[in-house]
Amino acid sequence: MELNDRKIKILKAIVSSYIHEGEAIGSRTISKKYDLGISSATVRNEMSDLEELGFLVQPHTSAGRVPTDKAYRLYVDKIIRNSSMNKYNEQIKKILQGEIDEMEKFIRNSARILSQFTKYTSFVMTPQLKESKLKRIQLVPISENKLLMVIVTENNLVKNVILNMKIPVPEDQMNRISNLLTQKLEGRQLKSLDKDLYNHISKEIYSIRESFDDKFDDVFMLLLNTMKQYEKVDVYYDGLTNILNYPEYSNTEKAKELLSFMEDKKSMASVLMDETGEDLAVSIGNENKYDEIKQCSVVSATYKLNGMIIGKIGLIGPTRMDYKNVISMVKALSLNVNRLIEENYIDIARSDTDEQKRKG
Amino acid sequence: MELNDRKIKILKAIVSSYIHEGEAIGSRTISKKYDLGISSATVRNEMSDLEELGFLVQPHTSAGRVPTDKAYRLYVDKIIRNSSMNKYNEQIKKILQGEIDEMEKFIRNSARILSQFTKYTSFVMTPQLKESKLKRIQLVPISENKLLMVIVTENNLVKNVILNMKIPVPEDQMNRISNLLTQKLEGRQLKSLDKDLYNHISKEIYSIRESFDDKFDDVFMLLLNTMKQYEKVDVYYDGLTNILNYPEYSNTEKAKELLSFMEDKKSMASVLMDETGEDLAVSIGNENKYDEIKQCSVVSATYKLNGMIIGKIGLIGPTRMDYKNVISMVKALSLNVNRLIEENYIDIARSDTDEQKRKG
DNA sequence: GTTAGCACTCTGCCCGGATGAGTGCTAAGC
DNA sequence: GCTTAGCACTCATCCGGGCAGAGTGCTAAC
Repeated sequence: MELNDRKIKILKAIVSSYIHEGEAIGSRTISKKYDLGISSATVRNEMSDLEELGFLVQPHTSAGRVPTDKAYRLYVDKIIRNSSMNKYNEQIKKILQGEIDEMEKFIRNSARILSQFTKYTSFVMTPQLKESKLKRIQLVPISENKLLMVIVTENNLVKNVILNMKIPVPEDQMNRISNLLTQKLEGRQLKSLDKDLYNHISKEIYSIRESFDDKFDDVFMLLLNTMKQYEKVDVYYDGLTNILNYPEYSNTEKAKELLSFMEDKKSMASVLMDETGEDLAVSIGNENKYDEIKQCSVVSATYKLNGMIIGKIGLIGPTRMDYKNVISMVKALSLNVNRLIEENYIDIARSDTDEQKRKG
Repeated sequence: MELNDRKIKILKAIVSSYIHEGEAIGSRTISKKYDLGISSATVRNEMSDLEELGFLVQPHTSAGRVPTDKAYRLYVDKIIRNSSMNKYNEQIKKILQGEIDEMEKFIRNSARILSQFTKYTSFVMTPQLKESKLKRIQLVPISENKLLMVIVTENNLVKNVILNMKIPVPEDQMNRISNLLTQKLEGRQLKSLDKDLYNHISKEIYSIRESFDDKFDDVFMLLLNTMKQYEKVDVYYDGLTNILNYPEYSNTEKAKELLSFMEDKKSMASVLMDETGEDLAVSIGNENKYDEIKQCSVVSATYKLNGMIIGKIGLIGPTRMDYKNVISMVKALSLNVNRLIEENYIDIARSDTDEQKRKG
């Protein structure tokens, strides 16, 4: 059996209707509401075929039919190609502008926009920095026994930790250590900061001068500890309660299952990490890895810094999701987010302007 | 009518039963299960009195009776006085230890413990820093046009912002500005950093030297902007889905109402800010300000730094809450949290050790 | 003051019939 | 040969009645 033009038209009508109404749809409704110029009986025959092909299922004998994940997949693939985002682009631009002071807040605001516009639950997987490179380490005195270690990456993301020192560290020694650490570690990926590297660098230093700052070792060890924290990925949601608006989750048990799953950020992170690195990914129902979200679809986009994917932002909702709307929304948002990140967090000073100066 | 001893005993039995079973309780059950040595008929008479006194209500004629908020209040007041926390103290101590690297994570972990132990939803209102005083400001170079401003408070909480400068700032000028800002602003409360102060300090500086660092103004303005962010209070939850376990919220509408309310962190913050500053606060049902949580109770404890309340941590659940358990849990946790904050975030160097040195 | 007994009330549950939406099949029409 | 009208059949949902059970309030006896 072939999936001819008419079948596709009917399928599209069914999917679209089911997305918006949430109820199984029958042949009569299709033939009446969508004027395809054929009677309900004909639609009935076609629907029977579509069921055989695996695009539709009947919840029970006398109910209408409901699209399967396979149907959604077909629908989405057709949509993605020619989805426009003009509808939202301007609005998003306006809202996002002026909220870019702090990276994390900026991204969270973006998530809020997503959930508010779409009425689904939005998520953000926050920066994953293992891959990024160190630019500078600076120790700042706080009090006699405490000092602050500020770690700046090449992407200008900053992390800081308070170090408790057993013995006070005078300010000039602090600067020496800062400079030495920066000098030795600049350009290295955060994930490469491990014991091996530590041993290597220590050896190097002690081979030059017999005795060096006695605090250096301590500070270095604390730096390694801090780096461990970078490995944790965090997930943040907005519009969690939107889920409860959909009849799919009017049953508390179902809602609980999904919400619990999402609350366990590790699982959710693993869902998002598993995806291919495409800019826009749609994962429908059974395509998802975990049972708990096999009745959901996840639409996610990447955000990048210097061309490197540092996080994801997107939406999760029932498979009966308004893909058309959602996809253009996510597309538009991620485009704007990426543009703003480029404009605000990338270090033009080094790469571009220096070049230009030389040329000019 | 008086609330005699027997009435209190019966009331306590009813409250306790209702808390654990979640179902209206009848006279027969009371007289059988809790051996008070009286028949169901007597209990019936007493219950009738208790209803008249406003401690009980009947959902409908042939149902048992259910405690009112007034009954819970009585119950809680009796409990709070002699609640012990021995049961949890040791466990909590063990878990909390070793998670204290970073203030915010530490507090969030504490919230997780709360929700996991109690099966209610826990919350944290994160540090409110308006009242705390500045200790140090340090500018750190990042790239030609960008610099990092690190702001350290007296409580060793750190905040940082990336500043985009129109014109490059050389490192020595940066240090001069850092020192000047620190010198002028040290000991001032964050909330006092406003335009007036700016004008005042500017005048002072320019009266001494005719021209000063031209970047000083820019940096100061950016500092003021940053301070605005401190005014925002954030609320964080753990165990949100626990709510769905209670029959009170088996209805999705109800659940949605509550969850939506909590998701709007502004309202939740305002609930917590409104409370008196007591170390342990219990707010039952109608005692709450907002309609959405008039069927909930909120148990919260403060956490402090240098004796100043900087946040709250606690639990929210149905008024039919296991107060006994919850109160000892929150008490035990907050005690430990406060102890660990004292040990790890307070600047002993200044206040204590200096004293001791002099004495020794 | 306490208790046993009894009539009364009200909810929740189960059951069966009615309703209606939708299907599949068949036979007639273009 | 595809399309369509007609019809029997299926199944979920809704509704009302009847029944069981829990609990009360009242009364009268102890």
